[in-house]
Amino acid sequence: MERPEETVQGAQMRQNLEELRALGVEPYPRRFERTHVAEQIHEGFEQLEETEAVIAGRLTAIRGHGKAGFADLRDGSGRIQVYVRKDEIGEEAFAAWKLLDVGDIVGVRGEVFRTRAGEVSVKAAEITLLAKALLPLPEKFHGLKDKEQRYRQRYLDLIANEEVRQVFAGRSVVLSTAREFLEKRGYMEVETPILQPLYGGAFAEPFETHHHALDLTLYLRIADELYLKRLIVGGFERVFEIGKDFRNEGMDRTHCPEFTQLELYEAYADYNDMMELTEELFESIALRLHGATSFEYGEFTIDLKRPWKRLRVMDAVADAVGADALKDPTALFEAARSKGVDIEAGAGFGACVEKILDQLVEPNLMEPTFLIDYPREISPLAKQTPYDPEIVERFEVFVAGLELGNSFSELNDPDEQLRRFEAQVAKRAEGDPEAHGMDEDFVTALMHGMPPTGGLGLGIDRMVMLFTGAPGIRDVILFPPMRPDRKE
RNA sequence: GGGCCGUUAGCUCAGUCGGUAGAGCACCUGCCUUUUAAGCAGGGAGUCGCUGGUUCGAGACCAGCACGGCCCA
Repeated sequence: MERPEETVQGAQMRQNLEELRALGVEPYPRRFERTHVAEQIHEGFEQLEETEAVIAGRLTAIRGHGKAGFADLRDGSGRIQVYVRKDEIGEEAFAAWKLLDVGDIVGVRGEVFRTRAGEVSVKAAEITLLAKALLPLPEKFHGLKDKEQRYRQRYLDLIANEEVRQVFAGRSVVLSTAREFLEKRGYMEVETPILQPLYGGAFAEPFETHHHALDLTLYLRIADELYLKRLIVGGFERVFEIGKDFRNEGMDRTHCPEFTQLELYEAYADYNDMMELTEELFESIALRLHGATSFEYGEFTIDLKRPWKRLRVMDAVADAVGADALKDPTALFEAARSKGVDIEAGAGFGACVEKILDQLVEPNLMEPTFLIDYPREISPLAKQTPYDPEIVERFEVFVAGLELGNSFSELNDPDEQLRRFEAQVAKRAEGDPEAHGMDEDFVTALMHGMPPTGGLGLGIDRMVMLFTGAPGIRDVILFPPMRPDRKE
């Protein structure tokens, strides 16, 4: 990264700063009172024409014209043109205007009018420098394309690429719509610990840290689940939390070690209720963002109109590798291998199912689909189905091939929960680093009685990808994690 | 972790067979009082990611490293 003094253009901009100071211009003044934003002037032009407006924003283009000039000024609402005439603002002010650069933040007071070419503009009577820029902006036509620089200097990405602003505006809509939707249904927003002495609620390796005062190893949460269910025990019947979870794993198009999850729990409900809630929530967001339940994602047209497809996991697996393969783990393993599933030797039944889903089933789930009823073995927090104790009431939800959420009828039998934890602990002892740990205190909570409960976790980042058409998770996270820049 | 690709002016990108660095935008100078990717004329701007190697000569070829991207695990 060049320092301003090291580039010709940066040096020029700094020189302009010094010359402005010499003219008595303060380049970094304090506050500025504006009367309008760009959008208001465009929308209210009929009423505002020939009246005075005060606007402020960044100069994104300057078109000099001898003793006059035009500039594009961009504020948070949009863009508006500024027209400057030497005979209107005077000799001195015009000299100062000539020293402004693209990128500077300015305030402009002047009359609203329409140019000969028909563009709504503000004719400057007074221009106030509000912040002098000392580095040039990316090129106006092609924008900023270098992915590395876009992520490292997201502010430049936001200035240069309008569609990036739209993605993050969409993210905000997803969050606010979800909050509003849940609050209307009587849900209460809560906050549970991010630093946890035990981590659980998902299969993942955690980030580990140390608290000096307590001399205690703590883990950044991998899920909110076990604390939220304690709140259901405590008598809050509908709770949700939106927050960051952390999983110590690699990054790819759909994974980021630090990601945002919405988790919610509802007493006296089950996973069927959670499916309906999911459908309704997604519909609300789609209507808010796109005005319809259907919209484009990449080359696909997605329609979120409910009801969504429901597909039993074991049916999907039978479909993928043949029904005969379901009779025992060995047969399933062989069948998976023969279909080209990458799977390690010695994988059990549950692990085989997971790999088959992962590689043969899920990537093809383009239309909204609930994959339902998972093997108990790979779902230690979910309640068994009435029809088969080896199968639990659980679903994962997929749209456009994206895994967006996970839900159970929550296991509330403390003895069964203890047995499930013990089975997980055995797996961890066998060397599975992602197996669930024992949480005695959580079992104690269940012993005090947790009502039947439906729970749901939704990956906010992936939902934002879906709703905004963003190709990757890094494109919906403002500052994705990066290695430090060590270029020399 | 593996494979492939990328890194050249502030930005977007060319750079042929290894022969001494290019364009557009941006910037500077001049002209220009309704332009809008303003225009016209002229100009300046580079540690070609880093380190080493091959060569008379490397942006280009080779090796290593750094950072990033895509795909796979």
